[in-house]
Formats: sequence, structure tokens, C-alpha cells
Amino acid sequence: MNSDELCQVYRCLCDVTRLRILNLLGEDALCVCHLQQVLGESQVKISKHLAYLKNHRLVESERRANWMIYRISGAPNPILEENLKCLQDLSSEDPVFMADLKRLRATDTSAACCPTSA
Amino acid sequence: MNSDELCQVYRCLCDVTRLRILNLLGEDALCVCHLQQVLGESQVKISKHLAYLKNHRLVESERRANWMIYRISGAPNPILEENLKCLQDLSSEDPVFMADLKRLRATDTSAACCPTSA
DNA sequence: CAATTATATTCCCTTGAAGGAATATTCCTT
DNA sequence: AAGGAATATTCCTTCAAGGGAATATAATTG
Repeated sequence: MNSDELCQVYRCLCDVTRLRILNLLGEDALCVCHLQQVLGESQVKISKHLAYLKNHRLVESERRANWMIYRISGAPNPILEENLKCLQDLSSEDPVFMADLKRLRATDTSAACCPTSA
Repeated sequence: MNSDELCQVYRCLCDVTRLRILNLLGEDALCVCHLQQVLGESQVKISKHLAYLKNHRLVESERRANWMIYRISGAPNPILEENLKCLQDLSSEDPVFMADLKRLRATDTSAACCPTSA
């Protein structure tokens, strides 16, 4: 990791929608439609932000039939990991992150698109 | 700290010049002219980035005669602190940060503009 | 193969921010 | 008060990126 790559990581983190996505993916791998549901944002918006995160190697994806499952990248990244921890801490205080997690837990993850249902 | 403020912090961190500035200020408070010297960047550029950091409360400044001394903000900010630590770790590997620190140490800090000479 | 579902991409518009040149401001010295 | 040094601001141009509407692609189902 060099200074430019470090900047790239922060660029990924400096959008609230991406932070919300990462916060959710910190809990579990998720398909696009679930992210869309939980975040209440448009399909394009979610899809573009996921592409952005993927291009910068913060998340990775795997196709499962019709669905794309996204998860936090497995490649070790100390900066990302440290900041995901911070995110987790904040998510017990911040109303936006809290509400997202609440909706996530209320979401039926037994559907065909869910990673654990494979 | 809420999700928007968190984004703001990351926005501050996603420019390499600002990271270089923060890396230097992590060592010691510095005046603009020293930052300019060490970073080898234009006066406008440094000044604008400092203004940006100050507007977002990551640094604070104090006038000393002709000079403005900038330092990392004293207000507690866990996210900033955590990432300054990361920056410090990286600065022993990354060529840009390393070179900056080396030039900083080679800089005469006994001049009138330096905080410790007060 | 046609229709449907899930997701990605393209086109377009708008905005924030980076950087340089020129200028303004602030403070010091004489 | 005038000049000089340090720093800040304004004006301008360029560019990345956010978001929506429409369209394209990929896989599934009938």
C-alpha cells in the first residue's frame, strides 16, 4: 500500500451510500436486491457504488444464478479493516447506520439469492 | 459524530497533499512556509488545503507574527486519530511520506516562525 | 425461443473540488 | 506611512464523480 492507494481507499469511504453498503457487508455478504431493499435506494445508485467499490478492490462479487453476491474483499487491507471497525462502533450510535442494520435484521435472508442458502 | 461528519473526515483524507500535510503535522506543529518547503508545493496549493482541513476541523491554526502555525486539531476525534496512526505506520514504508519526514528533519526549525521558538 | 428477473452500463446533467495566476490581507520593520 | 514578507482569497478552467432515465446484458423460467 502506498500513498496513492491509501487515497483511493479514503475516496471509497467518503460517500455516505458507500459507507452504508460497507456497514451492511460488514455483517454479511449480500446480493444487490437486498442492499437495495435495506438502503431504500435506486438500483442504479446501488449498482454504481458497488462497481466503484469493486474497482477499488474493497469488495468482491460472485454470481449466484441471477444474483450477484457482494462481500468485503478477502484481500488483507489494514486501513479498510481499521475503518470498518470504526464504522461498526459508529453504527451503534448513528441513526442512519442503526436503522440500516435494523432493516437488515428484519429482512428475510432465506431467499434463493442469499449466500447462506446455497 | 454521525455518518455525514464521518464522510467529511474521509473527504479530508482522500487527497494525497492533505495526507502529506497531516503526516507532517503528526510530527509537530508547522507554519505554512515550512510545509511549503518540505512538500515542495506551491503556496496557493498548501494554503488552500490547509483551509480545507481547517474548515472541517481537522487542524487548527494560530497566528504568530507574520506566520500561521498549523497543528492537528485538539478536539478529540477517534476516526482521525486512528487514521493518523495508520498514516504513521505507512510513513515508514511509503516513499512519499518517508521523503517528507526526512526533509522535515533536515529543516531548520529554530527559525522565528517555529512554534518551539516562542 | 420468448418473457421475466436481477444487475450493469450508457448518456446526460450538475456539482464539488483541484490547481494556477493574480490579487488581497495581515503583520512587521523602518 | 511605505515597503516587504507570509498567508489567504478570488477568478478561472478542468475534471471526477454523483444521480436519474433509458437501455443493455446475463441468467432463469415457461
